[in-house]
Amino acid sequence: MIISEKKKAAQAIAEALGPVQTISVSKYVKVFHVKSKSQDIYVIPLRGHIQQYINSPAYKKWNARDPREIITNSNAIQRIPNDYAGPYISALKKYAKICTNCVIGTDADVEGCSIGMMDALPFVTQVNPSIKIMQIWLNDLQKNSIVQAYNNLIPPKWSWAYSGEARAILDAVIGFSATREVSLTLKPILNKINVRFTSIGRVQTSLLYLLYLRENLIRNFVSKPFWSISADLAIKDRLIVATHVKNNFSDKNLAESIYDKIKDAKDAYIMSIKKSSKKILPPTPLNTSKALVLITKNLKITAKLALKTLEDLYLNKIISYPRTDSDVFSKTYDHLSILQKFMIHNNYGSYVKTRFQQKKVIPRQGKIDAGDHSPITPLISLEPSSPKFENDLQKKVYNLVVRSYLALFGDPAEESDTKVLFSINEEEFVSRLSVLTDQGFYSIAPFLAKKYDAPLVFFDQLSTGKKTDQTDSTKKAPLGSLPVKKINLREKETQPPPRYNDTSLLKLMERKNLGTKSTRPSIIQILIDRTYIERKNRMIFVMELGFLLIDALKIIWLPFLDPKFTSNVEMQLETIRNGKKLMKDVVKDVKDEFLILFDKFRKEKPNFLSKMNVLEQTGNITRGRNNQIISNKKNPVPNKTSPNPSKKAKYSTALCPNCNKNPMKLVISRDYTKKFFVCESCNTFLSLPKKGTPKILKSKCLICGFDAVKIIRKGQNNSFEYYLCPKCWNQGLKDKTNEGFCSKCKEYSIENGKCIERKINP
DNA sequence: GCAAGGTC
Repeated sequence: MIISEKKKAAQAIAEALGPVQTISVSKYVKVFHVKSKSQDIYVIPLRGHIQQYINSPAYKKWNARDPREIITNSNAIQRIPNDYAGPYISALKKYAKICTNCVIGTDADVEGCSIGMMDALPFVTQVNPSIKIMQIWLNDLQKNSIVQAYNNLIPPKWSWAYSGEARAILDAVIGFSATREVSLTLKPILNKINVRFTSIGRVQTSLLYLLYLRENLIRNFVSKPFWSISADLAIKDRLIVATHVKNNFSDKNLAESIYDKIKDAKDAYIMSIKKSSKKILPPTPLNTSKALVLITKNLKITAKLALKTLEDLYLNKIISYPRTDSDVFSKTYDHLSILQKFMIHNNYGSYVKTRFQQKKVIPRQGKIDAGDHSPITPLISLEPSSPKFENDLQKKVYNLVVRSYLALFGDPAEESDTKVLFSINEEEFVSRLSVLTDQGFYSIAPFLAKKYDAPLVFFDQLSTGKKTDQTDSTKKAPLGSLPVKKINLREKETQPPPRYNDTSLLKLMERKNLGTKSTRPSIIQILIDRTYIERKNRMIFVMELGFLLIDALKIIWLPFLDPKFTSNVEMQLETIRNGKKLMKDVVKDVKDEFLILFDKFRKEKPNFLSKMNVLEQTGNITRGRNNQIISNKKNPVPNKTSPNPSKKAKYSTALCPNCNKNPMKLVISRDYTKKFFVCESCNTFLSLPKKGTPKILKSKCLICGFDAVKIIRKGQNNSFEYYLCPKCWNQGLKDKTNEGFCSKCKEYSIENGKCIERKINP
């Protein structure tokens, strides 16, 4: 028997080893049977980890035992099968009974070894203690690689498996103990703001700390004025901008004196022209991180949706396996057959044909060979109209993947940079032009290019016409001149560092080695779900709960918050993998290290609590999902905790129909059971339907002028949405007329989210 | 009720 990490790998292994028959062992699990001359091989797929750590029964209730014991008592956690593991375990046991050899064929990485040897193998040896155990080390799933690896089986890499096991234990121990301790400490405060717990984890809390640091910089940023001087110069009907070489000026007087000196100048004398050009190599192959960055950046979607879309394309056999760290293809990778599929593609075909004509069919390679999976490539050629795409987003993601892949075979691009020095009334100005002179691979992947200036021959002619030595431009006669259209003196302000978005956050996590290719998008989502952070206009804001939590924790737990904690843990795990240390010693060391921090937290609890009490004092309110106010049920109060008051929503809700003073606020309780509009000055309420999630539309009801609202009802099988006007609806409740539903409105209807006059059917 | 890591 061969144990594989997933269905796709199981199938690939089986098909490489001989003719395959599939056996359904349950509704969802198929085993691949290879009948060769000498032996029967059964390849059993898993679904990633099939076991996980949870607290043992005695520790299940949060108040039953001291959270500290989760660190000190190794029996506080236990490994149990995941809820979906049943059929996989049955299959493992069934074939373990009839097999003489068990080959671990999970992914060739630490988690793969852990899945094979720690999650799956115990069920095998349980029913067949004498089974012989080996491992197949697969660097890719190409047929010849599999056959070669199968003929060269290795002894199981136990040290790799133990490294993964230690990771799982430490994450559970640290996460469970700290989450409980901090949550229980904050319980009175959390109750008041309708938050159930505050999660703490090796990765998420480090990430939150980094976001906190940026948030702090932004909140405390004091902008300073500075002045910049520029000149608009005319070349026929085109304008170019030259900036003063001493920009920017912090001294207003100096800037003004220079401006006064040149403001009426008529000519800018060209003193020197320097040209250079450089080649830009095609991109390197896509691994998961690069793909997520590419997709979130170009399609402006979240990391989570980007990964989900890649997974969907993979499951529909449109692209290759999307979870890989490698950006290097194996030498034998069959690029020709992929390229050939695109020869007749409407959009990519002509580019691909040119590649074949010029015999340029070798891709640019990257540097990381993680030994897991090949970089991400398309598997088939699809026109945008193909019914294989389930939605528009899949088309767009596919387009980016295909073009990025085809770009690997492209020619280098070339850009030319021109630096021109001007003299305007003896003040030096500079202008830089960057022009793309050879498109190269940008023709297939234009989204990879930076912004270039439009070509301009003017300076080329000038510099070729008068060849001069450029060593000292100030004393030379000018090469020519350009009319000055305008001299600008602009007062500007220094800007705070930018907020993170999903793209820059993924890059940050990669740089700091936080999370893995597969977990990064979900870690971001966890911080959002915990109402530690929120996403608005694709930017990340740290909310009050997250901000204060880190603000209070940083005094006590800096060693844990710093990403160095994770890197240190990973270094220790590495010593297990390379056999320098035993798992039990590393687990003990890290537990001891964390126990010191845990006890420090206990000692400093009063300080921590008093810092967190601010949360209550600044308003017993926190900002929740969709930027709605999550409030204390009894007493909704205005939101005083907006992280950036200057960033007010452009759209405001209708004024209170009772007092006409304030816009109404939509309030949704944390558990989504209470939803209503409230006026914060006169306490007027407008109720909303009990079921479904309300969303304010950017359109007013044409009958009463109140905001139209969409109600989204999500069910297991049938999701639907409908529209209503809260004011009309409440009136309808009062009068028992059942009015207020937009679908029943005779005069108007909602089209594309807007209340418009109803179209009359002829 | 909790983590992070796999995978459908």
